[in-house]
Amino acid sequence: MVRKSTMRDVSRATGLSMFTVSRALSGADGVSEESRNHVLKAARELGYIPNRAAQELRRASRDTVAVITASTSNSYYLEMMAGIQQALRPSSWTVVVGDVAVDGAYDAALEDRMIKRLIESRVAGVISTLTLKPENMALLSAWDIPVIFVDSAPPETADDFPSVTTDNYGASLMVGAHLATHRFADWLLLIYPLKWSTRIERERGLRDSAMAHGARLTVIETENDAESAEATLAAHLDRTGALPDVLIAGNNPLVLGAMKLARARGIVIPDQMALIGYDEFAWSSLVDPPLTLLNERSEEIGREAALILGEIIDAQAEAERGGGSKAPIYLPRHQRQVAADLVIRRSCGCAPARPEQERMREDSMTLSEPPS
Amino acid sequence: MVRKSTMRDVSRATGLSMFTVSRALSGADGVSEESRNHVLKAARELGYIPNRAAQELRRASRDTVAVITASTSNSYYLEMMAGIQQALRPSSWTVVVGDVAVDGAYDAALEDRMIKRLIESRVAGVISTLTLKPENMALLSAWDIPVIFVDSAPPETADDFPSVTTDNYGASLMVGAHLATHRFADWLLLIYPLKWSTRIERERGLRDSAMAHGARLTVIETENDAESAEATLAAHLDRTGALPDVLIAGNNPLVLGAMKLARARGIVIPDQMALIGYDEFAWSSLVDPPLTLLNERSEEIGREAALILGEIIDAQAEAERGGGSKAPIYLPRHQRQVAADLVIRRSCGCAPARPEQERMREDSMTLSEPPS
DNA sequence: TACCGATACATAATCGTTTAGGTCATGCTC
DNA sequence: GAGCATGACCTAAACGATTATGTATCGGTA
Repeated sequence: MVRKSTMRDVSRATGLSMFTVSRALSGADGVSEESRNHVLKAARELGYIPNRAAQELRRASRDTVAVITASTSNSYYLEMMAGIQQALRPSSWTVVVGDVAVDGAYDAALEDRMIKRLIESRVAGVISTLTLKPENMALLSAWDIPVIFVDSAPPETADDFPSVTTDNYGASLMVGAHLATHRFADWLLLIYPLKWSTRIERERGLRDSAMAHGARLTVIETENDAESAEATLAAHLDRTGALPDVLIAGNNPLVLGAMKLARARGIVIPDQMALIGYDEFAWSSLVDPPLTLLNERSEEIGREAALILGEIIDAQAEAERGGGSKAPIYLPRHQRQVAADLVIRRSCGCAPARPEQERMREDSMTLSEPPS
Repeated sequence: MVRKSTMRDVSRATGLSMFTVSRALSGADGVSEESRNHVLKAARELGYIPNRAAQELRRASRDTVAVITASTSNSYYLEMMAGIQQALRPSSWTVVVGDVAVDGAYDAALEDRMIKRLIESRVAGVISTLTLKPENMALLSAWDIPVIFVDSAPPETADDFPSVTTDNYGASLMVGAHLATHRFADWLLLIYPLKWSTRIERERGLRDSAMAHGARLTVIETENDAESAEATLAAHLDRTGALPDVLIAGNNPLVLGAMKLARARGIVIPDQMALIGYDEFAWSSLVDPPLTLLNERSEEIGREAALILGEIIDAQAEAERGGGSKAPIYLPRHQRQVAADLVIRRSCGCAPARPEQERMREDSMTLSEPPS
């Protein structure tokens, strides 16, 4: 029969003090082997499970890190989480995920609530997939909670904050260079709002690239989900009455929206309009046509970010023990960029590169970024 | 300048007692309007944010529910989470997600750790997407934590526990009936391990259906991820040396594995082998060929489960206030089944049902389940 | 013998809230 | 003008762990 009990119950059952029970259970020394075994046995029999609230209250211990995101439907999110978990699992951190989107759309009020919520829990650190509002950054700083941005920029008011991002500018240059080989002259970029700050570099790279190759770039903005993307694109095409040579979709949900519209209107890709996207995902080689995409290495980004955050937290704890300031210390090496690959398939207009049978076995070739 | 402070700071700043501050902040009565405003103002200025650990310790308040899952890469998971969030958001619950898989594979030791972890946090309730081990069920019961299963069966030792599942048996009958219209004689079911208990009903329905329609059903088991599925299927095909008339893939990752293998081997779907899967997902109509799938209504399942759990927790709190037992009470109406739809596209061998242009606009037809 | 250090344990303060059980005016009733 | 309810507030005891500080015992040493 399993029961529930507190530490006091264990103390009473063994006739030992709370002090001894606590030390025995935590594995600290100052307890004889005999007492320890006695305590462990009693704890097991009584079904003792510590009360986390009490532990957290007493030690100022913070062993939870939070991930803030606004687009769980974007497939890169799952990979990134896998990377984070991987990096954090060995050191027994707990990871909580805070979604600041309502029905897929970012919600500012929800961001405020989430930040308060995380401070209430006194989390040890925050990994954010989007640029946070300055007032929320101020709050986190006031409570000495370190923050790292993944695939998003720190707000301008805090540009020394750590971050791990894809080299989005370089990635866009790669895209542009590839488009140039196809001699496309009319490029259309379908992109999400500035709230997701990767947009800036992605757009800039494409702009510079278009300029360099003498192409014309048009940019249209849409909300960050497939339905909006489809509608926005439809409206744009209706307005202009003509198809661009190539459509560049800013991320995974936007590619989905674009493909759906193409289907609905019978637009043949790549013959009538080429398509190229950001964010590799599981089904990308199986859709019709197979998609040419940038591969973002989300897992690596997540892992890197988690490791850096861990380092910052450790240094912070160290400094605090030494009686120093509690504020986290951010160093230049805490800002990293990860290169992306271009995975070339069919949607950009490239023909199968090899005989059918072989292409099928390994149907993507990667073009790694030139050293910068 | 934002600062941090405790309730005691607010108390001192206002000259009011902790009692009054607490009541003022929580909105309870027994505080004059004047004092309340005074407190609120001071709290804002001082940057007061409550300490959750202290709150949770003091009130035995439990306002967190946990979702246990082992396959976040399965797309139905995201939809289900959306449903859960939707149902829980209005009542300000906090949702935490516990993943008991390591690199995609279920891990029993991780389940044990996760349950302990949840009890440590004294969560108010658990929503589990997989059948839990009997000893963990016993633990949760000992601590009076209600559990509801979504798209998975309660363990046999606790078959009165609440659950919301797809009517998997009925769904499989629908699949079987459709296969019969194609006059397929040789069916191959590729399915995940029994740990995910939906397998039982899915397999049983298909077996009964094959029997009824005079078809031959072969079942092969694989680990629950795309890579394993591809390898297992490859090995099976090598062994038998022949293709079945139709391959039924037990869920989303398994369909992915099957599609990849077909591509690699140049197997043309549906001409050489038809394919049918469970779990609708965003890209299903855009892959080549568009996939015939069961649509599970994951969001509805998630929402239902969250609502039922909320009801059980409320009743529990009510009973406790009345001085009654703390054990949650499970009623027959807490067990529900949700019907699934069959979405017919091309992979089963069905031809486009309408002229090309129109098919594109709405390229799926649904076949709703017959009343049972 | 007197003293010391180590070991094993206990006592009690502490973390930051909530809340049961008071006190003390104030105003109303008869 | 005594009795009493009411509102606004306070004091202090929880909640369940961790840990600084204290104490008893014992073997060894000078």
